Amino acid sequence: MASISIQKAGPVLSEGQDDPRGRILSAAGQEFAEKGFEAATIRDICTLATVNVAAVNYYFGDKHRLYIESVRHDHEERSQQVPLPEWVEGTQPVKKLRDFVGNMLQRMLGFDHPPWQVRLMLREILHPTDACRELVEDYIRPHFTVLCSILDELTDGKMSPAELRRIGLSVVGQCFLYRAAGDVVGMLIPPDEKKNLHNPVGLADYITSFCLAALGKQAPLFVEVSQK
Amino acid sequence: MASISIQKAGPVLSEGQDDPRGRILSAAGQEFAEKGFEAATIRDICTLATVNVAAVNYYFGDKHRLYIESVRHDHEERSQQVPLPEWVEGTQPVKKLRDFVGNMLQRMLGFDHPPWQVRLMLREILHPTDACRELVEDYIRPHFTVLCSILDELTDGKMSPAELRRIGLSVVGQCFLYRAAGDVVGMLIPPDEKKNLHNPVGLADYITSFCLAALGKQAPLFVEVSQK
DNA sequence: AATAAAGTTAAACAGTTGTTTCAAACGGTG
DNA sequence: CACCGTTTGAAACAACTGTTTAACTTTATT
Repeated sequence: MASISIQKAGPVLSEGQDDPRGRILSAAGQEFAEKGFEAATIRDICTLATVNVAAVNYYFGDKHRLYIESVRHDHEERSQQVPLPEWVEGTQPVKKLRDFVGNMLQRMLGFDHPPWQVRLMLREILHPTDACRELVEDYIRPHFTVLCSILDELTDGKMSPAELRRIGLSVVGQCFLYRAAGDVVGMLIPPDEKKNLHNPVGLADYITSFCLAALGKQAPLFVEVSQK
Repeated sequence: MASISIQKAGPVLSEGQDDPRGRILSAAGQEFAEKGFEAATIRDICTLATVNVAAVNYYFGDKHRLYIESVRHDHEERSQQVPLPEWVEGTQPVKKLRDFVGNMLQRMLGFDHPPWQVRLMLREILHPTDACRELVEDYIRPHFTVLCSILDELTDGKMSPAELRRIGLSVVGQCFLYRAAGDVVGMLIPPDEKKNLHNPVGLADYITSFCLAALGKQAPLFVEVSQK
């Protein structure tokens, strides 16, 4: 990525170090995620982005539209950071479910990526604003639909869509708790236990097993998990 | 200066129309729950409580201590609004679990009145502050311990505490999703389905069944719920 | 090179925030 | 009644908020 002499004339999509708009978007994502919409200040965002205070109003109009675009920008970026797994035809639905849960946990707990994108989405989920509907339609619903279709395969098409959705929510809920209430969960269990059991891979295995057992596709838990 | 923690004569615990401190506490709970700590203003709180702006600083010192006391006040109030069920000796653990889940859902979703107390707690769970540790120790941990002991009974003491906690978190997670992400859940499922399936009683039955099936204490779901 | 547009800057704006001040009102006790 | 600490009231405080202005520099076009 050598320095390119071509200068932009219109809106640019890249957010290199030389693109003020991109820097603002990134800084705003961090600040909004950490402090929320009201508590985050334009001045802090601009300081973090090393631009002038007026830049926000110049590029985005006002604070609210900057927020909307921040959410959109972050969840688009996140979408292509952790894409849905693709399975070859004939893949066992059991494996699909396990992959899906692992993928969702990686996206939620994302141990390697900067986690502020997820925090920002979390705020929208908890207390929806204008940006939420778009987030649901573009990001959450497609994922949820995939999950339901996996569950449909798993139960040989014998369950109604409503029941499938309910089971899907059970799966999501178990993952969601660790993401949203992770700090409290950490207070409820011993520290070493958290490391041993509550890591992304271990969790994915457990949650999948829990669900499979409930659906009768696997032996019940308290017979199976008797070992240490 | 004068100590702020003075107990005044007259009705102390009640927050009737004549107790300014109680009115502030109640108004603050609502405002903090709805808008968060930073966005809620002392002026709005005092207007809602029909007291002067200076009253907050007079009774509580500053905004932050008002917040702390609001969280404490609200979760104490909520605790005695919906107390844990008590079972006579010999009650079947299956019934205990069903009762517990129903109780938790009622506490979280509170079907009859807007539970702003819960919203305030939710904020603390999502983004813990100083008030969180007390909330966990006084409110959340006791409930979670009861749940784990029920699960222990249910599995004949054959599971390790760590495994019990993990299963407990699965139960809590399924309830928590509807509380924390209720708006998004409402966007993911048809409106009529929400009324039919996702009400407190129906949910309690379903989540309990899901858990019992996973533990092998009940027939798997997709045989049982073959429906009409 | 001249001119216009785009981008950037520091300073100021009007409004709101949490907090404080100080005087007036209250409610008992001699 | 006068005296007392406690409670309330309206106004003011300094600090900070989002936003705008107007001067300035850079880039692009003619």
